[in-house]
Amino acid sequence: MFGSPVPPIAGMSTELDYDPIAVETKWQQRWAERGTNTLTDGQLRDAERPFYNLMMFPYPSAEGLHVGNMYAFTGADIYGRWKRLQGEQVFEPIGFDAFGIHSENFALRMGTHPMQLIPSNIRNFTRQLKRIGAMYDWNHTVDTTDPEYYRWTQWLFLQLFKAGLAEKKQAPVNWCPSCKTVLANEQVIGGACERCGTVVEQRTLSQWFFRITRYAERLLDNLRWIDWSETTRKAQENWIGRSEGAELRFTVASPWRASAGSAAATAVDEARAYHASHPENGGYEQHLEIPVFTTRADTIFGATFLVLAPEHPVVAWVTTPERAGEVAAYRERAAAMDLVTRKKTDKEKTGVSTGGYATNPATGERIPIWIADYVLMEYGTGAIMAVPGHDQRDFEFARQFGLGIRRVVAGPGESAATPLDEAYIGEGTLVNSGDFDGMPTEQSRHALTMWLAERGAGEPRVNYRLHDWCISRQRYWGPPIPVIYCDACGTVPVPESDLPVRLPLVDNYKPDESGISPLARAEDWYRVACPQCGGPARRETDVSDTFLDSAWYFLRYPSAHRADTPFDRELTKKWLPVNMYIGGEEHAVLHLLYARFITMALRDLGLVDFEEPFLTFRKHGLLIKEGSKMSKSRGNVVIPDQYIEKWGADTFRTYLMFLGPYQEGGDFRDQGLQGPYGLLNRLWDSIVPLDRLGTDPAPEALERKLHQTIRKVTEDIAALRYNTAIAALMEYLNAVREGGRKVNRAEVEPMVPLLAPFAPHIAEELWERLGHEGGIFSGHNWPAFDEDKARDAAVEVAVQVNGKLRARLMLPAGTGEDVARAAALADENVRRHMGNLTVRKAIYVPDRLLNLVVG
RNA sequence: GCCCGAGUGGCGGAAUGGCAGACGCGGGGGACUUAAAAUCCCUAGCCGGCAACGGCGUGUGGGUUCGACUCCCACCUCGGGCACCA
Repeated sequence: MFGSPVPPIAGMSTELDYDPIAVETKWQQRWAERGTNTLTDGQLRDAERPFYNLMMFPYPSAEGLHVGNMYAFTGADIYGRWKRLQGEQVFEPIGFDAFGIHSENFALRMGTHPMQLIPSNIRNFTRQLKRIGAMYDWNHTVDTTDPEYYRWTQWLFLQLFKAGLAEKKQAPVNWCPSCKTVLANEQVIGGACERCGTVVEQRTLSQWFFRITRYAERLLDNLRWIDWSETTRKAQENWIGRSEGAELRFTVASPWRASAGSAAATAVDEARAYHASHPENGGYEQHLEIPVFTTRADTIFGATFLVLAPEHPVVAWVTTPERAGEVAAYRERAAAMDLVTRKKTDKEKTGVSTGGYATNPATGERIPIWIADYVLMEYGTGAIMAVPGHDQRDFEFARQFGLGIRRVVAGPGESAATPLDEAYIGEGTLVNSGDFDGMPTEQSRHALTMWLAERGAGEPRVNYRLHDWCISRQRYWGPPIPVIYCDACGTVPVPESDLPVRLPLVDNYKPDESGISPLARAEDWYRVACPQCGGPARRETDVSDTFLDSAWYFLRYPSAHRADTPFDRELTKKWLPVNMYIGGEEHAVLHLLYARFITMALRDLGLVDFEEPFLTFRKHGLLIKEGSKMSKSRGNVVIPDQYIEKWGADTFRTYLMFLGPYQEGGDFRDQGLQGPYGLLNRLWDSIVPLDRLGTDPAPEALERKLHQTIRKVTEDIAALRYNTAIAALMEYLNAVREGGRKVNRAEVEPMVPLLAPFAPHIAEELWERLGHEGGIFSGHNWPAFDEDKARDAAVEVAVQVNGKLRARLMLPAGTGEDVARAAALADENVRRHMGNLTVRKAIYVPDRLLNLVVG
């Protein structure tokens, strides 16, 4: 029956049982030997169908590869393998984002120096990554802690510096008292440190910033055309936070002048500084204008007071001597408050009057100036015009302190005299607004702005929530910011020829409370000669944010070997922008925003030819375990190794993709692995031993199902619907093996490439056993489907009577309504439900459904 | 409070406005086996019925439609993001 055993061919496997570990070990070795997954620099240069398939590179933690990493990587790898089976030349690199607070904190906890710990983590991570069966190009990896990498990170800083996009400025910044460093706005989640969860303090420090705000408009506009997951786009849109309104200026009616030598000398200094940065206001001591940002210029007639943020530089200037004590006390209290408490919205409004007055440019009235912590220095101008009638916060404040409330908008059914129990936020028509009475609010916003503009009291303005990117970190484990401070020459960039500025080996790298970087302890490192004048100078001792390392790594991969340039012009042109980028949603406003900004800046500097780095981005979902979030404290974190040992990487990969829609995540259950294992095992069993395979052509019904399956798997993978693609393969194999029938080669052979993206090792093995040479991924081996062959000859048509299912009829595909109707009316059950009623109307969806409406 | 998602069998999850529950796990029964694994067959939303079949059923309430898991309105619950943003 089985024929005579085939004599073993040299190098061919003859094992009859599916042994995942043996198969996987064998193929991983072969891939490495053959260089299956690596591109030579020549291939990179000459590729005709380049496809850059990118996944967010990992931070190599000491805990090792987490199943979350593997989930992300596998989903991305499947896409890359699929593209490759379609004949594209796929570049799929991997690297390590190994600088940063997270690594450093871990090293501190372990008591091991990061310069020792990180390389060992990377080795361990690499070992794990090699087992998951991804087609990484191990010839083109990056490690952000390698001086040959970070020299270019520093180079990047210098390019931005030269372009005026990097500036050092004194600014209120987020300080994490636990990590003992400043954080970018994007790294503060709900007022707490993204890394450690500690409530963040506010400090005023001099820090390096990248002027990402200059790109706010373009970062926002491009979101309209880049092909990104909708949720990610939305997150960026919200983060950038564009709002259209006006800047309006209120003249201080009674500027109080500090007498020389008084305690208010600082106040005068602050006011001078304020004027220096607002030359448009005219000179100091001429008059003083306080600009406010508002989206509701239509309510200007209702602005009955001004509120400044406690930190606002003109506070001391407008405060009268009688109020100075209370104002100072309030400012101190506000400064001492942590951000979470300060930004709580449910607490009672607090504030104090400065005693100063300003003039409402619309009404000419004198209105009091207050300070309150509900006004934030970091948004808008740090000052607001308070319109208690039409802003709930201002309303509460006015109630609290007995300030005037005036209605200037009448909603539907309201008049100028309708009392206000709470702020009326909605639209309506203007009242109590002079000549503008009766004008609809939407229209009056512009009209009033223009009216005020004519009188020099304001102009239209767009405001963004986005802040400049603070990149200074008072930590050790990062690339030193390549700047030297010289008493004579000031801030001097390190000459490019002196890069990299190596991170020195410092034994005591622990951060401290002072806000001064650990590198400041390495005196023989930071004392240098000024590159300009040769005089004594000192290096910047802060390092840069990890997110700078990862903001350009995708540019480095193709040029990973190049010592002369960060990214080769021609290679970059060929391979970028990235064709497909897959990663986690948690980086929507961090990495993804920064990478876009850096790319735009490089484009403006003429260094790359595109301004969006990732044409297509897809976020993957999150895995949970047995219904609850995976976390170390719950002890339910899945470590891939043990599963790979038990089931093999192919089963594990396939299961991860099967357990739910990739872009939404899913629930990991140990029991679930059995299903995908069964698929692989049954496919193996259907093909091995080869001489048991039939050589007949597939019966028509199976051939049809095969073509339907090819179509479905192709479409589903393209849309990252991996779970349903796998389900289709299972369904097809069930049909092939139904009733234990003898399987023909023509029925199962095409399944091998269809399964290959998910389970590449077993696919290679079966492909080889089927007699193919050179490996399944060596060329265009993805099967094509034939629409004609995929078409069903007979279809089941549902018959409804008044919308309820009463029969199912097998009819030839393409049956016309008349024939279908006749068949339906011949059905006994249909007739029974119709009784003696007549058909009033029939809805016929060919090949699907016939609904008879009777009455 | 605002902005996104999502609520479907015992469970994970499928369904261009057209047969709800594909596929898988788990369960029950059976075949093969000394036995187990693997494999195969049958069964399986809930209620009633021996069955044919009927009724009910996609978080809740309404609406649009011949027909709604799918579209619209209101609400509830869960997850995520933002949050005194002027």
